[in-house]
Amino acid sequence: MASSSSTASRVLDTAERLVQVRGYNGFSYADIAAELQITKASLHYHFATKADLGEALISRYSARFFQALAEVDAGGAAAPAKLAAYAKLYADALSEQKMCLCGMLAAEYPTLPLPMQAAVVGFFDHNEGWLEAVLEQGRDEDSLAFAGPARDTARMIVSGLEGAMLVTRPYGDAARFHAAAASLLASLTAPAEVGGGRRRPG
Amino acid sequence: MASSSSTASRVLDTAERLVQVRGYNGFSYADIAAELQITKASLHYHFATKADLGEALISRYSARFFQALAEVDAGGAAAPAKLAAYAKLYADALSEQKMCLCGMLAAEYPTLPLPMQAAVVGFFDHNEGWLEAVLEQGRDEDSLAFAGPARDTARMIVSGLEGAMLVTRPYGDAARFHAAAASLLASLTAPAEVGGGRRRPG
DNA sequence: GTCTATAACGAGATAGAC
DNA sequence: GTCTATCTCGTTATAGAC
Repeated sequence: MASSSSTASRVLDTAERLVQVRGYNGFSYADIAAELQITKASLHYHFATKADLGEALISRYSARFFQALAEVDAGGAAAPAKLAAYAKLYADALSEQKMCLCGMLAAEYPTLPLPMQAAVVGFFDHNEGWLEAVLEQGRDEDSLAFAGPARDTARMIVSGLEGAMLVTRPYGDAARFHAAAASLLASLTAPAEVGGGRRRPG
Repeated sequence: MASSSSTASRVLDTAERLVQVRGYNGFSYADIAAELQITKASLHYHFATKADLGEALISRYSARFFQALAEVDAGGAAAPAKLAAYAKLYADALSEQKMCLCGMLAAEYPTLPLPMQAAVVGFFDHNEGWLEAVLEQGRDEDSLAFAGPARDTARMIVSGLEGAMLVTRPYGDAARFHAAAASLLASLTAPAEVGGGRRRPG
């Protein structure tokens, strides 16, 4: 209780950043040990295998991400504002030169242990479900316009944002991400009549 | 001259697929040697270092990809058809469970040798330039509608397609990619008036 | 151009003392 | 809970014979 955070959580902090920057196949226990100034053997006490560590990473990351989505819902904002908040979650990671954890793991997917693969898919499923609900809200309140099933558009949003992170990072230019994200979300905004009026009076 | 393709090109074929499926940090010379039934030492004769092999991979892949784009241009199609042909280049890779080579390398970007990093950026620059020209053609011929600089929309297209590949692959479901790609390109198609008429008469 | 053999290093992981 | 020491294996790469 003395230290502000347990060793296990500091290990997760470091490993999470390493995966988001370099990928699961791009870091080693030695990297974590060096940064935290403990030995590799100590790491194995907390996470017996690298696969265990990987599972714990996705679990904690997903819980935090889903919590953030729940807080966006609790704000009671209109759908476009919720989408903007969603995009900002991605932008925040990118500002530290990091990919979305699960976006990175999606690239390495065929090389991952099976439990990690399942957890990655679960992350995307939950994201799509949340976006689907937001899109339906937007269609109901007439603040968003899109054709076809909301789920399809939800998938386009996830794809677009993950891809924007992926392609932006080599350029180290956040403006690139923001332009792509803005362009994406703008295509969903209902074409409001000039003057700020609602499209459908009744 | 006896064999239909040199050892070097067969090495490139195998390595290219391995990178597209598993990533640059996810394969080894041993993997290539096993598949081609030659020794690792022989591989080093053709590509002294893994970094050399990586550079050759991007170079050959880019040349082939750019050639495909030039052939799309030579067809003289309208802009929407060109965009559809562009999306199909991505879909073809995905049908073999492969990422775009440079999309994969973008994920691993911080871990790559500097010459590979530069080549990856060059690939995306060229893609954006080609798309920018197609978008301007579409705006001129009134077949596409989008706001802002064509370059920004070009970046959104690259992002959207790379991201769709990234997220689709864990699901092993091509329909997912096609839905995202269609949704993306549909948002750029000029809203034609019912009846097939052109929007601007003069 | 391909081979055998090996070097040199880093990886994930374990045993057992403290 | 952390350490030292070690193991085993895989990795990139080289030397030198054929």
